[in-house]
Amino acid sequence: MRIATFNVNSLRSRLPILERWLPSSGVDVLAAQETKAQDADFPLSAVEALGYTAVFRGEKSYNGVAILSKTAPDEVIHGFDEGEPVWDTRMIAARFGGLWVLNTYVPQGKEITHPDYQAKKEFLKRAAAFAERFTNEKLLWLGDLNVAPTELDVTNPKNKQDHVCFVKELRDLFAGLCAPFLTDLLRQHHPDEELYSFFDYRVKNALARNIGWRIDHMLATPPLAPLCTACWIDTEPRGWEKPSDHTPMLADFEL
DNA sequence: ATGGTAGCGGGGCTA
Repeated sequence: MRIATFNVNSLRSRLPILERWLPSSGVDVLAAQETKAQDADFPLSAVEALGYTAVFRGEKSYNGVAILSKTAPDEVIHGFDEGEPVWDTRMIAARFGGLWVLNTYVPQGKEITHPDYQAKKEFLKRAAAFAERFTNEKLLWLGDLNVAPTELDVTNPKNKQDHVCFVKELRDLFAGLCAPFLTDLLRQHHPDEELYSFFDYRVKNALARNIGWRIDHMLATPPLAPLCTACWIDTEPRGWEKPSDHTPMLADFEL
């Protein structure tokens, strides 16, 4: 089974990319973030034309998450059921047989002095708590987590110490949440390569110069991590016309 | 140090 995560930065604007990439990708389940469409405007027929069904929740202009799959999930959860906000346009989970896929678009946080940064930390705690309920089951937490976990995960880390995706406090929080039970699948297979999933539009030739961030992740519970046979980032779609600023990450599982 | 681009929606916010 092949699973991918991709922050599309508007699903409707990225249909040409998906139409070019998905058919030959071999992807069975695609977790998308920043779909940027309210549910009535979700391009379901275009997705179905590609051979996928979808579960999704969005809003006008911002956020939005979806799970595309060749076969429909057995169960779907929108948002967190404990506390407020529910964040149902940033969190969607779906079960495929014995596998849970938790897809999140973590708040970016704006600035470390901004209330959104506090919300970001709260979101990460709630997502980890959700995942932890499935510690003894197969669960894959993936998505745009807006955290570069280590100095290997961003170009020029010295200049990023106060950035909301790299500040030490956030990295410590994230590491503490993950360490007890989650495996970083990309690092399991590529422990020390400078691999990035996000290349800012504003940086000239960012992809060619490999100036980016690894902020999209696939994290697996103990029963699932050993079943992952490969994990990689496909930078090709980032180089195509009208790309997202993120590029897909994929993983193969022998379930 | 600053600003750079893109998407949505039709101005300014978000990233």
